[in-house]
Amino acid sequence: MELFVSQFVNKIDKKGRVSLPSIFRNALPQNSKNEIILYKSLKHNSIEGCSSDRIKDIADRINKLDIFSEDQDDFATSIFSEIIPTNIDKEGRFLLPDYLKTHSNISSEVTFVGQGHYFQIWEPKAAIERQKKSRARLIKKKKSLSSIIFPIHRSNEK
Amino acid sequence: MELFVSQFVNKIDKKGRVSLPSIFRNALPQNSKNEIILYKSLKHNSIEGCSSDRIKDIADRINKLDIFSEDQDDFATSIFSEIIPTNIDKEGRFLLPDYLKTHSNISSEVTFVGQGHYFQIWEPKAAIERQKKSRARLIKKKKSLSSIIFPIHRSNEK
DNA sequence: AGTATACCCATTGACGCCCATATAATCCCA
DNA sequence: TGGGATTATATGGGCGTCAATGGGTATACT
Repeated sequence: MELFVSQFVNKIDKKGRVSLPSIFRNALPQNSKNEIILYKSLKHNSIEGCSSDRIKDIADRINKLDIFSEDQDDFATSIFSEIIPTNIDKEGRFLLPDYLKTHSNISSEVTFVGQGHYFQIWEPKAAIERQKKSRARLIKKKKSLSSIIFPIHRSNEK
Repeated sequence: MELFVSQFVNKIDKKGRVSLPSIFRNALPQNSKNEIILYKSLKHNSIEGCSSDRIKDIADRINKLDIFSEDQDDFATSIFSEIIPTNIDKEGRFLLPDYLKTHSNISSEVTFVGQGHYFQIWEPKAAIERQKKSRARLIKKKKSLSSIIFPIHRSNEK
């Protein structure tokens, strides 16, 4: 499966449309190339987006939680009640709902941020801020990072 | 797998293109000879690059982390958003994005430095500086390093 | 009707693809 | 083994295609 990677700044036009970056469109699964799911980030003042396939994945994981647990309830509420399925037009654009723009202080431009299986949509300045912090954190965590990037056994590579 | 070794200075043309050294191209895996991944070095004002296969390995490990964990989020942000997949044209050239050039003070020329499984791209003067310092440090640490780099039996090497 | 959304067409600039050339490396044969 | 011939590599530049963007109009929904 393709991943959402890299970063792009795109403009919002008068009608509220914005282009999903080309390589993000290509990262969508074949069967749903003209639909994305949007929702408020649980952690930041930003929007998150993904394919509908991924939502199904997450649904499966939530179902595996104890049905009477608070977590199950919280996830179900905060995720499923607030997701917005959104169509992509033939030019690769979609409508950014006003209340999501408000939530993330977006006005005329947005930064798309690849996150692997999903992506984020930020107000550009906020995106830069966030990136700085995240990079600093990453450098601090270098130790744990290296176990991800340089796993123990590379010798069996061809 | 082939390794990225040795060092080369190449020019950046008016369009921002630069040739990936021939032996680096040959070091790329067969299935992805026309794509490399670029990202800012975490340690230096330089760029690093590798094959997309290598990134896929790393991505797999990140995606195995718990989807709701802090680490997953940090890694996803710091890595997926900061890598730049880049195509190599038929002449073996690729585009060096402006913001990477700025990050590493690159203007008209770059030095490619082989680092084994990945390579670095430096502003040529900075590359020389770096090499001097690195060499000096190495000589200081020689004793402890030599046991790692030169284990007891070397006789069976070609 | 009035608002919102989808579809269609147009424009611009960036990028990929192609062809060309010079220099360097390699080959090959006398 | 030397030196011309051939190939590969780095570099330059033209041009078509595609992505991002803008805007007009039809259609739908209330």
